[in-house]
Amino acid sequence: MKKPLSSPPNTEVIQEISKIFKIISDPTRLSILFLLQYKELSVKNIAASLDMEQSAISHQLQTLKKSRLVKSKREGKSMLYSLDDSHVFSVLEQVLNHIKESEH
Amino acid sequence: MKKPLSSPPNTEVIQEISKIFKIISDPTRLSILFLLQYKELSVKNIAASLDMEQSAISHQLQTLKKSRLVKSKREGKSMLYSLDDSHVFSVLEQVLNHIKESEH
DNA sequence: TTTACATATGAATATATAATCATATGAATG
DNA sequence: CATTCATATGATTATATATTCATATGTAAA
Repeated sequence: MKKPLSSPPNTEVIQEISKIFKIISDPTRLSILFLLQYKELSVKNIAASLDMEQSAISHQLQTLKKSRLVKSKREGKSMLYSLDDSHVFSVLEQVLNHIKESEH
Repeated sequence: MKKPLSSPPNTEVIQEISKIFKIISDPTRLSILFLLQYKELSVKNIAASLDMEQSAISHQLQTLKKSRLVKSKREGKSMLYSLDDSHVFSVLEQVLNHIKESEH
């Protein structure tokens, strides 16, 4: 048994939570986050891994960057992206467990 | 230190996770879930609490029901909705902690 | 300093979906 | 059984956003 959350969040908190979920509710962004779990990768590398266009990946990386979920550093001609917020993965773990538990 | 997830999820799992996040990334749906955390409520009651139209709430409740996040039972003229999946709240807790931790 | 390579970005397009409106369905009550 | 109350639902509208296209920016190498 889990104890319930202390009190219903107000509108602003609801909006914040919504934003976080919205960011990681897109399959492309979610895939990028999983790819970056172990090592930093270039835009080209990510695009190749997901079999998507460079531009699409770059756009999504900007979205993730704005949300502080990834960070980037230049290496020669490439930009290397890496996770900026590993805590997000504890959330993802919860959801994975949730999926497992619902497979009965 | 958390140990990483065992392996990158495949496309189908990514899609599943995305769907879950998408469901709870809408402010209205999220608010409904929080409202239902302690007690079951009628559609009218929820609509009044959120100051929204009955129809909008009803539509969102159907979405939540499809996703097995809420269940309903009839009581007279009313329909009482309640949480069907309390496990989702462990995910929400994680996100709340996440927000708290990022307020430094 | 051209040229090639890697990435970023603005505009346009396509698609998804939240809310609204009008109305249907269903239950209780006179 | 007509009326009222509560909810559901299909269609429409409005809006958000993911992707694509064309092109700009930035870096290294010939």
